Amino acid sequence: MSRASDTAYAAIRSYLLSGNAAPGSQLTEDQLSEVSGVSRTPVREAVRRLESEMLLVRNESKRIFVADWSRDDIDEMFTLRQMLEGHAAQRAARMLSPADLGELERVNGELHDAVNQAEPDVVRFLDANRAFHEIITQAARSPRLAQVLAMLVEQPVVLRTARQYSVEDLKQSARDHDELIAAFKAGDAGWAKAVMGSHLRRAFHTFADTEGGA
Amino acid sequence: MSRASDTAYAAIRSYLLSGNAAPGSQLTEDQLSEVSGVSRTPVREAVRRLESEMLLVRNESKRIFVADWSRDDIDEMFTLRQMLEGHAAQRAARMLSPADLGELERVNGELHDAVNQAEPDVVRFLDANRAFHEIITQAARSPRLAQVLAMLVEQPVVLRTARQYSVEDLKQSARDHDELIAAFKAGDAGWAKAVMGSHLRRAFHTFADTEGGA
DNA sequence: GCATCCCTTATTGTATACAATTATGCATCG
DNA sequence: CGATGCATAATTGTATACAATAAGGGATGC
Repeated sequence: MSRASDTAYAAIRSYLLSGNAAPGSQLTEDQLSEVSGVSRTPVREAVRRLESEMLLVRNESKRIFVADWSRDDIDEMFTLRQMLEGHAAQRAARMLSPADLGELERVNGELHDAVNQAEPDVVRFLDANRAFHEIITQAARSPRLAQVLAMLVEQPVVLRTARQYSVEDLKQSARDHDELIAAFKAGDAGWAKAVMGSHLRRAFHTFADTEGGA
Repeated sequence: MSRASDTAYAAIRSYLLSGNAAPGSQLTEDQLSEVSGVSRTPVREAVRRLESEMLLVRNESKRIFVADWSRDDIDEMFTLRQMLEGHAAQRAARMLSPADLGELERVNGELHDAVNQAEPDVVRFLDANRAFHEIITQAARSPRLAQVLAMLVEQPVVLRTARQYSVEDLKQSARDHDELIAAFKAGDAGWAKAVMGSHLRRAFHTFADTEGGA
């Protein structure tokens, strides 16, 4: 993270995720250069990355704006994730190493701990959740799949989603992870894929239902 | 295409596709700057794009190399395309406008013309083929899906694949397109998805079988 | 002869100045 | 009063010089 373009990426990203950046509002390279403390050259690289992750968008004349995710956009994103992570889970079920499985169980322990508290620790839950999904993606040994998923699994939405979770939602999510591990242990690719599918689809509905009613 | 970074992208890309660039060989930003006739700044942007399309790769110390696609890489690519374009075809079957359908038939006419000649015109076939798939991708109205597919549908592989095609393979490909149009006219999403799936999977095997035996 | 260290060279990364493009506000004309 | 064109400002795009980092090669010691 020492390179300036990485610094810029991290700074801009966390600025976007902080919620202080109004969706649809314009940003300039100069502003972002100020915010991140590096010159425009690395900022431009960072912006390109964030564009490909769809946290930033450009208008017809190349000006930069904070992306505004509609409900349909989020639906679309979860649909693609369901398809691709379902595939990843399927492959992982066949290729998972014992070490991966151990790591998966460790991370899932973290996740359970975060949930089973008087006041659930959402940040810790999210960290463990991301790590869990990442292990599976990596275990699928498909570099292109991993790259594509990295683009889709962008956190502003995941974050918005998780904030809507009730304690019961969080617990159900943890149970899904338990079941995924069971499917992996059984080496049952179809099972793993199905669980991953319903896991992600439910996540979308949890979000959509709460968001709609709020 | 007037912007320098687009010029650089096109120039480098066509250089990579020309076959003069040995897979695994190193390239420097300076060289690419010479080749494309613009300064390193836009070249760097172009390189980033080509990296994300996996036509270029970097080693651990950020040096740039021509990507070397293994058989497994190509298998993986076609598998992902099958999944994603199958999904696109499914959606397109429900959302395709009459204008889209007309365009699809026009392009498919081109494709048939290219194939039904004494000596099939592979370049024209490829152009029509790309246009055909692109119409379907666009018709699915899923910007993220389109973006992801744009990354995967990279031509060096498609090119290598198409060169292996026998006349009969080309004709079968054209027949697949006919059947896709039929599925669209029937508004049958499942049919469209299935045809797209076998279409792409066969493309892989045509490639794999010939390549392996050559 | 071979390994190791250092100096040199090659290559990528960053900052900055300037060029090109696009937006904005104002004046003028109908 | 509204539209149109023009001058100006704001913003992105490009080139270039310099900085940082990594590779290569040769001398030196063993």
